[in-house]
Amino acid sequence: MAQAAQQPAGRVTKRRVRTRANLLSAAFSVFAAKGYGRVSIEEVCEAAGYSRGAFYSNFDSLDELFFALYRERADLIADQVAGALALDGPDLDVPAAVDRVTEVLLLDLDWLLVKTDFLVHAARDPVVARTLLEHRARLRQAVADRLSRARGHTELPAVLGDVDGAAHAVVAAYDGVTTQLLLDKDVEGARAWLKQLLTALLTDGSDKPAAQRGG
Amino acid sequence: MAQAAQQPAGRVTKRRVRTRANLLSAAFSVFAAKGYGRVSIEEVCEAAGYSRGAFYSNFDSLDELFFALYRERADLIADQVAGALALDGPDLDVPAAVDRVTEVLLLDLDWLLVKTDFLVHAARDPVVARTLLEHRARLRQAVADRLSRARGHTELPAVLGDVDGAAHAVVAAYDGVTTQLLLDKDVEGARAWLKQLLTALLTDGSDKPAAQRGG
DNA sequence: TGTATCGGATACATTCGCGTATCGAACGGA
DNA sequence: TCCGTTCGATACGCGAATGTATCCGATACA
Repeated sequence: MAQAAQQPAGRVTKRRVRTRANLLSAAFSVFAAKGYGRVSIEEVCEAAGYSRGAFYSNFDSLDELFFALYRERADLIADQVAGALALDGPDLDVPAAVDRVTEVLLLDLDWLLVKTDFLVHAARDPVVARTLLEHRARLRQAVADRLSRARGHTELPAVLGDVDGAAHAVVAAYDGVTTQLLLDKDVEGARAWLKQLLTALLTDGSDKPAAQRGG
Repeated sequence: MAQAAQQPAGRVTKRRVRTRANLLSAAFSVFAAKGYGRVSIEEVCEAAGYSRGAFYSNFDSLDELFFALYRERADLIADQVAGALALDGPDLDVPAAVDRVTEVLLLDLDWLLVKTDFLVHAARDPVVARTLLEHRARLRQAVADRLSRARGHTELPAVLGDVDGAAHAVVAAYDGVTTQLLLDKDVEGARAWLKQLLTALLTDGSDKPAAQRGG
């Protein structure tokens, strides 16, 4: 049992990695469609075109698969965000950066669904929660770094406290908009609204574009 | 079947309402502890001290119970928020109101857990989603009303657009802080942080108290 | 190409939770 | 207090999902 967790240093067959990837990919679709809590191992296997034997050969439990899936995709997103933040030169163009990050963060509704499932999961498992918190902290840190590197160029409103406070606020805004988006499924509206929120949070009230909001 | 949905106008036994209430109460605990997706009808009955017969006599499905449970508690919270908003006189003391509302909204971690489960549920069922959206709209409207009644006394930052925009922002901030709270379980920290966020959103940057944040 | 190993399919036993049908007891009105 | 109604407990059959054990075809390496 548990060939999944650590490879026993044996051969790493090509077939195996392919199968594993297929299972993960199929699981993503199934999770997004039905929700983690309502998915059986059999459903994942069926969607991927394998039998349950393949599953148990690659994972110990559905939880383990879910965890691996989240890790994979979350790292991917984190990279994209980092990329979007790095695009500026030494000077930070806040509105432009906000635009780019917003595009990345609110790209895929399915991912938001799965991510929220994972949140619910983590909220009841301290070990998982710690992982998610570290992930979030890393993202937040990237934002904070970017903001602090640009201090002096653009003035931050002091109401939030330091740069770290501003980063916290950015994440909170993202989470808040996500919640609404999960309900109304209006991706474009959510993007516009997130941009507006982030702008409101990150700039003092000097420039104020009026914008519309989905209801 | 389906005695649950509409009472056939027959007698409304005292025993029945008691049983129903007990089932709902027990379900709340069980849902909070294990998550909606991982709870069986039997578990709820066992926790309430009834057999499955009692359940099926009162509800058609676990979904129906969950829906009723959410409705009950959400209405309760909504009333409390409305009360907290109404406490001021005609003039609105923003910081005081923020304090009161924050206390109410971040009172019970279990409720936040169940609420998030419900969100996940609603995200995949348009009918449920509509209900949740209406609920949120009602809350938001209450905030907007309160804000608009106080316009002129306290100046809102224009970055968010109109009063309605500000109300949207308040809800988003609440949702965002909730997400973090579900992971770190730091209720006091979340309250402080939410107060700070709301203050930052609802006042122009005239007064700026520095505050700490849990990490 | 031969061969030892690996990966996935199949078959099986088992457990768990569901929904229904039936029955006795509690209830409420007269 | 009596009686019809309602409520909830018990018993039953069923289907679904699980985890394991075993087997055969695929794969990598010499």
